[in-house]
Amino acid sequence: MYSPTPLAMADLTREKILQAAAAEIHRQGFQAASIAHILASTGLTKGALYHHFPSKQALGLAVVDEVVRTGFEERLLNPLREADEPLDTLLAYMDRRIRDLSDDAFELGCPLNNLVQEMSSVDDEFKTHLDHILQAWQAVTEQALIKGQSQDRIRQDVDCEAAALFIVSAWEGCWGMAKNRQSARTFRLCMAQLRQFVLSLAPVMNSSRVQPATRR
Amino acid sequence: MYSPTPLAMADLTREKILQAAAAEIHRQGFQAASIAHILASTGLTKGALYHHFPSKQALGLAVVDEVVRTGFEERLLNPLREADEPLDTLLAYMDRRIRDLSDDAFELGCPLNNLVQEMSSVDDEFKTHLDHILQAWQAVTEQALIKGQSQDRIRQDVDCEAAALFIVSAWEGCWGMAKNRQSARTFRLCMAQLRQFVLSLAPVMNSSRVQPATRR
DNA sequence: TAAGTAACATACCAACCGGTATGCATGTGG
DNA sequence: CCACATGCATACCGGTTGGTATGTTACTTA
Repeated sequence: MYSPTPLAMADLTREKILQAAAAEIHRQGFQAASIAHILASTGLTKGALYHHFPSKQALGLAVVDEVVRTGFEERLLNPLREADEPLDTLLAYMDRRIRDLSDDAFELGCPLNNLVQEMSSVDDEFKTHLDHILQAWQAVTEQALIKGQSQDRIRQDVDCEAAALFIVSAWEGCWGMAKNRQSARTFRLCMAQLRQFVLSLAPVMNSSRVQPATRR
Repeated sequence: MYSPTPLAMADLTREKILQAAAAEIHRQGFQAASIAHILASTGLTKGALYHHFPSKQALGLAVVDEVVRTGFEERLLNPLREADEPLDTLLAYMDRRIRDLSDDAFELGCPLNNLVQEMSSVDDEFKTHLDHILQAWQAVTEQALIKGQSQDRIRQDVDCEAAALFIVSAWEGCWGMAKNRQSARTFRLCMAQLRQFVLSLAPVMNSSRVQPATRR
């Protein structure tokens, strides 16, 4: 009768499960996430879920790879990779986050950070998949800093690997604190300091060389 | 016969439950922590547990208040409060953590950070109790910075509240990243950058005034 | 058109969960 | 010495968990 190709239909229900699972995991964490809840919110049943995913863990990993990771790639990583002046792109993105995110955005915290804290010491597969995202984030940030060095916007003595690692870590730290306080003001204050840190990597303009700066 | 005062005995079993619960929660998180596991590791039974604690949540809150919080107070907060030069005390403590912590210390992550990420959006009581620790940590750090200002070791234009907030946030962020990588090297690299941030709050020695520095 | 498979729904399962009600010692105050 | 409370142990409970086995329907392919 209707049949917009049943193959496309199947992919659609898979996507529905994936999104519902992502939402439930975001709210409850992975371990506390209930398959029954996920199915109830979609109107589907266990037959559908276990047809598309072999286990709860596989579903969780699919959420990590296809929802969390994809979101990061689209919003931050790809723009940073393609940018001519990635340093500006990074700072601009931080500004947007500082400006746009409201209180309720921090009620549930950063999906990536939540999963990292919960799962990385509990399940090795999760740890690996999550680490791929963090590694990509860190690598892209490091490349942005290195490109910044070649453009004389970042001091040559800056350890770009360590700085990128710190930026990612502190960023997630800001999310965590804002989540506990459930306040956008906390996030803004915190991220503004991180922005300041990034700016402190720039060469000193006016006088001659000052400070040995970043470690070693 | 023996009876080293049964009242003291009762407090001892309470403490045993508390410590076992803290360990289990540290490994599995609070929600995934199994009361059966906790009791098995102590050799006690449910009768004992529910005699001393009315519920699992109450047990968790007791762990937060009497184990996690106490540990923080003793190791970091009290020394910082009593220090004449709190800035040096803070930096020295960071150095010790950078030096002494080994890989296996990051297998389970920071107990405080773990609970914050897991519980603050799930249970309001937890959020409040955890926030008390974070607030105390931030306040002590802020006071250290303010005292540093009065000693001309911190620039006058530094926003000590924001800086303290960021230090705490980034600190936990370093823990989180090190937990995911399960590597002390990650923690060292990351904390060294945070240390650098703290140092960047110091007045510029050689030349005249440089940079507007910290926000607003 | 017959056989087969993809895409689900339904019913069921053992295991585990936190919590409770009861039993039973061991002191302890009157 | 007795009533009573403290400090546990034992047994049990309903509810929920992830997972599975068995339909049933619709569509594809030969």
